Amino acid sequence: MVTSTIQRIPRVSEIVVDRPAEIIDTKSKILDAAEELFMEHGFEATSLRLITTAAVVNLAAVNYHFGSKEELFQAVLTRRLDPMNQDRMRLLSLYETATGNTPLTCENIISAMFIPALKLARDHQTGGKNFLRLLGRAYADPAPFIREFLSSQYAEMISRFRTAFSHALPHIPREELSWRLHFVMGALSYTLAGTDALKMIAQFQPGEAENDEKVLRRLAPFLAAGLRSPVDSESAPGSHQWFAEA
Amino acid sequence: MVTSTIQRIPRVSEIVVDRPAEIIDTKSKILDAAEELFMEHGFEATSLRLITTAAVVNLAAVNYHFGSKEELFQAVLTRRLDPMNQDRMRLLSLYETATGNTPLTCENIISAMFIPALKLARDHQTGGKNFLRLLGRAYADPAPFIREFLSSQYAEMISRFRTAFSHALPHIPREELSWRLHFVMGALSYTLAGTDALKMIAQFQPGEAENDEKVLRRLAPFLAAGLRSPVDSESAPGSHQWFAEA
DNA sequence: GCTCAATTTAAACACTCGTTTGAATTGCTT
DNA sequence: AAGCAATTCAAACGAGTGTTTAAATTGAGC
Repeated sequence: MVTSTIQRIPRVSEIVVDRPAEIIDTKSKILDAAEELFMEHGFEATSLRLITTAAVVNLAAVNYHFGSKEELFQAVLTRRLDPMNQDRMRLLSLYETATGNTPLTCENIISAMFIPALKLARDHQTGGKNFLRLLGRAYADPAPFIREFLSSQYAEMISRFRTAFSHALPHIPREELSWRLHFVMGALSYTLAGTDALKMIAQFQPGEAENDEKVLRRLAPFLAAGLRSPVDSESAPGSHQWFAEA
Repeated sequence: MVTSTIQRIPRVSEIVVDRPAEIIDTKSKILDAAEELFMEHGFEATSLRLITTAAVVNLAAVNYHFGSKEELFQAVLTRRLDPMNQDRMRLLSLYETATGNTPLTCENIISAMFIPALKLARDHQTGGKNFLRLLGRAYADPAPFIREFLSSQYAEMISRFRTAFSHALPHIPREELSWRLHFVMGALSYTLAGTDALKMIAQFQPGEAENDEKVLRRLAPFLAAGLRSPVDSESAPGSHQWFAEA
């Protein structure tokens, strides 16, 4: 978004000052290259030599600036994940204060979750779209240090949204709601991972050119309907209406 | 399974013959160990030495019996995935012939997808539960050979179910339905992956002892509601009711 | 211009990896 | 008992891994 105040033609000196652009410090060069390569090949299959070569940086620079490969990976994640989750909580608080005493709707809460993700999906300049795919893959990575890192990064945000959902959907038991929130996070991360293979599976026509933003606009109503669906009172094992054996 | 005809006390030579039970061929020992270790550590991080040591088998046995590590991984997947998808299609056909001309309900189709997965989740003896987790992780693996393998393995089944859903939900556009099916597959695989970290995030109480079967019983109605949700006619960019910027 | 801390560099370290090889062993057939 | 194909085995190969080290280079402050 370009603010409307910039309308006059700027002087040359201003342009030069405002456009260093070529000079990027080593740390950022490493983060950018790592973000793209981790997304493309995964954590284990991406070597530090591949990253430092792509970043045009010495091999030892990673250990000097980040300590280890694992810490580099965490730095790649936290660089965008932390601001995104902060945005989510800030947006949720904004909705809550705006509505006053009346509880938020399901749509409000989902919007608060999705809009910050959308902001990254729209971000063509930086590697925002790359990051969303990387994040989706990190969710499914078995490495313990990744799991623990994500768990700590998400703890506060999930807690806030769990409370919000429980107020918006008071008729749904707390335990059931935990699972539904789990499903929402899962579908979101899986969709953001955007694996090409599964898109092939679903036989999407070429030329449709779905972008991440359009996909999220489809996903949100889908998940909202699931969240609001009536709870299944049938809980006796073996007699469930859905899963009667054929 | 011991047949009921064996009632008399057998001679020693017969016992030796009738009770091989301990003797499992090398190929199966490798597959069993690989299934568990791939699930636990992922493909890249699991070495052949780890697998062959756990299987109490020589290191070279993997390359002798399977050709390569990648082919071993595919063998681990196809051993259970192929029968499961065959079951799914068989069950779908069974429902279709049973209902005759009347179209299937959404619940029928989802049942056909979930019951074969449930069968594996119930399977405590074999590594069925391990396999479901492994499968969920394979979905998110960036390795091209995994993506192409899964794509080919799922192509036929997805095609069948896409058609079934399009008949059950004729009012939903084909393109929208493709995405919703994508979401269903995503939520299913993500849930089956069953990452401990995200369960920690959602703050599940200890002692609830949710098993995979109970989780799938919660997931199915959630997804059915999403599938049936009315299509959002609003498609003009920037004016979406949900995502108006705050 | 010198100093000193921050950064970059090339080289090496100590492993682990998947795969291959050729000899030993096994188990069935003649 | 001999022959033979299938399988198992120990050992090694070459390549690639993350990390460390110590010297070289850079750049700002006195």
